[in-house]
Amino acid sequence: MAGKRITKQKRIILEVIKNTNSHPTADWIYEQAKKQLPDISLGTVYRNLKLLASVGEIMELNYGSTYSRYDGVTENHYHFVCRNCGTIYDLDIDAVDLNKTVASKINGKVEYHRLEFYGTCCQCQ
Amino acid sequence: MAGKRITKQKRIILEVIKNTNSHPTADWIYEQAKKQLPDISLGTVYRNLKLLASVGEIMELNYGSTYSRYDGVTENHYHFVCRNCGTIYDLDIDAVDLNKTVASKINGKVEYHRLEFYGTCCQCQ
DNA sequence: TGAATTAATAGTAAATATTACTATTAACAG
DNA sequence: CTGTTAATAGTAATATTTACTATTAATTCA
Repeated sequence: MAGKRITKQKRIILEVIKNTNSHPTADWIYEQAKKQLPDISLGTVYRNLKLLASVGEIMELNYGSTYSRYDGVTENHYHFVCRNCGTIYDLDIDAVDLNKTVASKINGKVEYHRLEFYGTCCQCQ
Repeated sequence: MAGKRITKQKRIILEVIKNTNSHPTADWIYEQAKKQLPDISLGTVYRNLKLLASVGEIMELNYGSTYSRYDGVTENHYHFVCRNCGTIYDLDIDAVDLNKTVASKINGKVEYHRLEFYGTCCQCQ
């Protein structure tokens, strides 16, 4: 049964994600975790990120690039992605209320939606 | 100067994408193109997909999986992704009008946004 | 508290999607 | 038709992520 034991590795990985608002990559999380646990393995980071995402502790963001980013904030919120520097900003706007509309359109079940805005951030323009 | 010449390869790749509404992967496009041009290279498919996307002839959809899908319909529209079978459905709903709100929130420039709904399609439930 | 059990790990290899490289081919201008 | 060079085929390389396996350590329970 996976996800049963609370290991040092899992605890530190979660701590790293929860203590940043930078939407980090797996590799950045790995580098940070190594500061506390020099022998931690990248595979362990990936395994735990997947696990934590599956139980809803964190969110995986795989938008607009070849690699994933992770978000310790799991409340539904939207993002702005700068096409120049790649920075992801959190947006504090009300949730779009279209899930029911879509569900009836496609005659299926809508579980959640994702909304991203793309452009140039104030640093870059 | 790239994108200058209209090659058989480029023409066929574009034709394949425009003649389907299945949001295909690069590999599927490659397989289809091979039927007309058996010696076409996968690298050529990727190069042209990138080129066609950069001039706005097609759209690249890199959401929710480790690979990209492509869309020959470039008018802004939304998608529903089935988490079970992976099928992407086009949605015919009005555009969300939030670009200006977001632009003022982040004090940047918003060029476009993307909106995806996730759930279970009628085939799968 | 101290073994026994087995989930989780480190380290490495493999898989997958995509991009880079290079000699050759072919689109197109003159 | 011919010269120029953009684009190609084929292959190698890159990057991210997953799989594999012997070993380690978290938890159970006597």
